[in-house]
Amino acid sequence: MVCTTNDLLGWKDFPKGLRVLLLDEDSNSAAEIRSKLEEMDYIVFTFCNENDALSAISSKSESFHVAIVEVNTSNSHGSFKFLETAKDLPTIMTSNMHCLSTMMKCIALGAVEFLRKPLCEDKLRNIWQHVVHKAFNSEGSVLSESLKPVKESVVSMLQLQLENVESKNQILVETENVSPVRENDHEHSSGSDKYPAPSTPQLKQGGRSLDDGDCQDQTNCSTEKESGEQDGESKSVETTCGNLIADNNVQVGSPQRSKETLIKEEDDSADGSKSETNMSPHPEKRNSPSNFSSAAGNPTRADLHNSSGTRTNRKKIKVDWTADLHKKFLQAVEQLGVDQAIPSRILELMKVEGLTRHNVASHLQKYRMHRRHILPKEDDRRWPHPGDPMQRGYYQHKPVMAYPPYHPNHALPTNQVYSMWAQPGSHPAGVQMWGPPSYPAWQPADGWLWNPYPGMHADAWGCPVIPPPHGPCSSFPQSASGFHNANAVDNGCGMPQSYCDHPAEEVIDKVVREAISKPWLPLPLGLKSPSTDSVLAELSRQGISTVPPRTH
DNA sequence: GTCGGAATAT
DNA sequence: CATATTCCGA
Repeated sequence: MVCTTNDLLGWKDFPKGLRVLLLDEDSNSAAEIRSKLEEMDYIVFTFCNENDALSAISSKSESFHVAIVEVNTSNSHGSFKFLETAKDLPTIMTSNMHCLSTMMKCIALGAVEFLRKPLCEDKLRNIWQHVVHKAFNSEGSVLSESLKPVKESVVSMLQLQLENVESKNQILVETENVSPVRENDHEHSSGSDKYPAPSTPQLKQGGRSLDDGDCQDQTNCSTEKESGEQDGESKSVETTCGNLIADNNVQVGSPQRSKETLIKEEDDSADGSKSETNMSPHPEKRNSPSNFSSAAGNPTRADLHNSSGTRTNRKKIKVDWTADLHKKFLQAVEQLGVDQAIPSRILELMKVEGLTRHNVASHLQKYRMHRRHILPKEDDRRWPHPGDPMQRGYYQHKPVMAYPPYHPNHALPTNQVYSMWAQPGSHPAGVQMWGPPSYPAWQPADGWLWNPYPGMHADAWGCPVIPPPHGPCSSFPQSASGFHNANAVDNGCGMPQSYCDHPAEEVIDKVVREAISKPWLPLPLGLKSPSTDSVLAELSRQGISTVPPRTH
């Protein structure tokens, strides 16, 4: 209703189309601001008095995402009134005045930001951040209808893990210094440009404000990479973050969180507390702050002057290839195509902070070993040719940014994979996630469910998603069908109906085994061989869901 | 010097 | 075992 998948997809250029309520008595000023906002494809509704604006809000007919309200000496009352009344709406105050007390009052009344005029484009461009922030923080309480899509959109994006690694060191908010800061700002009357746009309510860990609370402990301590060689070392692989966020949103299947991406730091000094075992029997509790604080946690100042610690502190940290990490790895590999899956690129695609090329190389080595094991000999045929210049790569060099463009191809898989690692309790600490607890017969024997087909989503082969009876993924409407689709992907109509509707295990087993063990053969599903994976790539790029409905 | 990849070490 | 480190050829 409020926000379907299509809606989300439709809002892929997210900030655009943001509905901005502009309240400014000065028509010239209003026009100016308006035009700037419109240049960035925001939709602006201008009002010159608070009553009109408020009634527009209450009339439901229009929903706004954010408000920009001008305050001046003569009408400050009206501005405040608006501010107090429209609490649901993230409201940015703006003024020519430099009055600290006014600014303070605005903030106190709930303004999300105070911007001094003139409002340059830089300042206006990022106002959407307030919208997102609000959408997240409103959690249980008031989340106005207009913000829901925003939130879901963001959640969705975060689930894609397109950038979860992005947010690092928590901004040091020094809240208590607010006033001094403002005051200073006060001084540089013209230099205001130095601060870039809105002071951005850092989406930071995204979930932070919710219940995970101590997510920040994952933030790495890259700030102190004293001994040069460290750089790779001070790792905190925080793939968890994205998921935490996901978890936080009740929407998302709560049950699952099988990732414990921890980098266990093996402190030579052996602080005893073998963090490695920290997993405890309750995986879902695993993210307890204590773990992180001891392991990947940021040493902060405390550790800096820790005299005793010999600072060997973070030395050899072992990368724990959790389901999450592994999933990223797989995605990267599949995206690159087997031929091009080399450590550096994989690393790049995984975008996991702290992970080194060596780590990846090592894992890749294992990957290949297992894979080779599956395909005893033949894989030489379709493998390597080292110099192969042929790139079908739609290797997207995706810049890391706070809100990257939507990539549909990541959407479904992510969700699916996500749902599949469910069963938090079922694999305690050491159990390999790819040796899933309860897979039916069609799983390759050795448990390494690597995806032999570059163009194909590993989720189909590599990560069987068995929709639990009522399971964790139930909240994703498409996940169930997605599962089938994933298997039947691209085949158009190759599969017997029974496959989808009543999966006969023998059939599945046979098909899968054959496909896996003989990749050089035409796929039984009617798939083209990997040589046409550009096609597959395209399909997958569009999301598995585009596959024909399971009945045909 | 880089890198990827295999061998070897932990 | 899984991962890290080392070694070696390109």
